[in-house]
Amino acid sequence: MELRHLRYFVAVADAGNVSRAAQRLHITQPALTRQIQDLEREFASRLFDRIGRRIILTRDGEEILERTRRLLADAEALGERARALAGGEAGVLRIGAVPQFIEAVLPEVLTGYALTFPGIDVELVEDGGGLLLRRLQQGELHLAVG
Amino acid sequence: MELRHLRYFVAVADAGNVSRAAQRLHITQPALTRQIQDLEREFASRLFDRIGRRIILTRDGEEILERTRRLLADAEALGERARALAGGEAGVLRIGAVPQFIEAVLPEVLTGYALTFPGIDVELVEDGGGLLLRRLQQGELHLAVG
DNA sequence: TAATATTACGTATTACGTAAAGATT
DNA sequence: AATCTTTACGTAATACGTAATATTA
Repeated sequence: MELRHLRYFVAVADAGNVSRAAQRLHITQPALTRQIQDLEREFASRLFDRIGRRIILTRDGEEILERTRRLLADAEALGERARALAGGEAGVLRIGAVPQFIEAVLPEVLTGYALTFPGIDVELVEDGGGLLLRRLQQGELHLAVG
Repeated sequence: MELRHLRYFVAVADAGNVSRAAQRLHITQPALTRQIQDLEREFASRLFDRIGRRIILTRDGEEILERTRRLLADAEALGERARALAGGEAGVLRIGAVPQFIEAVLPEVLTGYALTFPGIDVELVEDGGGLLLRRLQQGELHLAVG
């Protein structure tokens, strides 16, 4: 089973017949018929009843269709999420700082930051042992905001 | 994006390197590398950091991985559900009957039925107008239980 | 007869395998 | 040197298109 099979299944169900679905998918009827058959073989289930030249969802097909819609929506969301993370539209900004800095400076900065980039989650890491401070002083680390 | 890409992605993440993942998938390393690259192109995102001959999940990759696991589990569940419906291991048994029959006979029958077939949901339809009864008497309908 | 679905079969896309190169421990 | 990843390229699997058949309104 691949997402293609599921996309085709939904297209046929939405179109009500194979021909129109094939047009929308920009493939031919036989190709689409074959993919639907493959899916039915894998599911060991008739998703559609063939009555004459009509093709109607079976009761099982109706349930599978709803679940399939949800899965495809989730798959779409997964891709969107990945692209958002990559594009910097979403993600986590991790900031390590000494407590004084966290209390004195970060609040106002992050307030504006959060307003500007609503998709970004901010995570603060307190620098209890002073390790970060030391490395900052030694130039091993740099703190950039914005 | 196809499920294959996602399955391969999880396999590489689980194995920790491409070679072992390829062995488990029964394909070769180059083929697997290519599919991972394709997925990264589609996501416009580096899922793994290549450090020398090492391949480690990026922070984005970790998040995508978890979402991908869930999606694949859902996809698996979809297939299982479809096969269960087809095999009669799950589904809905719709019974239409006159009120007297529902009250007098069905309770005990369905109690045993539900115990025997836990995956089946039972739905009762009352026969208010007596239409079902008439059609049963005329032999147009048959009621089978079990 | 017009419209739709299926079957049969050839073609084209693409996933895969093999060979070679690059990179790191 | 050994191990792993990547690139290049030929092969094989398969999704797709074309042609023909079947069925029905």
